[in-house]
Amino acid sequence: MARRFRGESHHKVDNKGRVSIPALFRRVLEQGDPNYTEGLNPELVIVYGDHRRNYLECYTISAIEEVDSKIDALPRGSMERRMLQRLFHGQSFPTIVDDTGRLVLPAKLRRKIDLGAEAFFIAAGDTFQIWKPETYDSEELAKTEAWLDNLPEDFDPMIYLDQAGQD
Amino acid sequence: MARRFRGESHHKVDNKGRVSIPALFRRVLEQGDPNYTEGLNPELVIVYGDHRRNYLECYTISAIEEVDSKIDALPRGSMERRMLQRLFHGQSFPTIVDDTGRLVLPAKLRRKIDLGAEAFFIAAGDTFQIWKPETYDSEELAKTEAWLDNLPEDFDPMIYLDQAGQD
DNA sequence: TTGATTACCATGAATTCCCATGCAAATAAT
DNA sequence: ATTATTTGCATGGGAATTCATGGTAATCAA
Repeated sequence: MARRFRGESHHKVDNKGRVSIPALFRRVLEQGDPNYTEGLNPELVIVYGDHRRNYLECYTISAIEEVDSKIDALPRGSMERRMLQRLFHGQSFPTIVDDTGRLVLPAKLRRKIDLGAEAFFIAAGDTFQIWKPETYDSEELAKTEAWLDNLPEDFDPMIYLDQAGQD
Repeated sequence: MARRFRGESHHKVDNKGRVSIPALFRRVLEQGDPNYTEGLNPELVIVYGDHRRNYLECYTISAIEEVDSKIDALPRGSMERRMLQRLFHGQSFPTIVDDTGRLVLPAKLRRKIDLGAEAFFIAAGDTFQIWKPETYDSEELAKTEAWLDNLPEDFDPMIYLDQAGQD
């Protein structure tokens, strides 16, 4: 298993769309790019998806290649394949980290998630996501808070860990 | 079964956030890091969790990998998986023990648990926790002592040992 | 040529690296 | 047994490096 992204942080977005990638994430991007060598800058793929998705999902090269080969394995002409191709091939944007460790998000992508002067980065396993902070707070946090509120007072979400693979 | 952390102790935190890890814990971290070899320093992952959690929980590499694979087994898109991803991938901080056996806790983590010039370490099975001493005393100790006080005079907690796995 | 994109340079703050010291436990020597 | 020697451990300080961020000049596209 490749190295995982971990952590979360906030970063400024300037009016050219430049935004620093959390330093720890850069290390993972470097390791996940087969063409990366010391001194170069790693490539990555940003999947932005359809109109319903309000965050950007960033893949290392090897993670996206894994997705690609799974798509290739689906029957040609199948609806599943077409959908996934549209999402991962059509609604995505390949790019590269710049010399100062930043990403340049084109206006189109920023508009899509309504990004302003600040971006929120959060790891999600073998990808990381970029959110407008307000969206994250209102959608993700609020959603899980509400979900948690329906559980017993002393409930520990960790119990789900041990259910894994059981049902 | 991996080696377990055992014991508790207090250590100074300097203004750079450096704090010595109890020597016995270091041995466990070394054993729990598949990449560790004599002369190197073991890696670990600190999970700090959401605003409700007021201590840091430290995982060996193999302990966190076990968690990761359990998360991977949960259905994509499920609330359980998202919650656990946020907790273990987002609200966590991968790091490494330094040459003098210390950990560097970034300001963000220190602020989160309101850590001052001293930290309290306590073993918790296959992880260990870092607390602000005052918090530990007032919250955890008080809690378990109150619980014990409600039990009969001659009660022996060992009875629970034999209940494990029965319900 | 005009707006946008890319390449370069700049800087303060945070983080890492390297070296140093005082102890105390463990071991060896008399 | 008592004293010297070593070793591991907790802690501290300063220099060197990395990070996050901002600015300007060069390049590109239409």
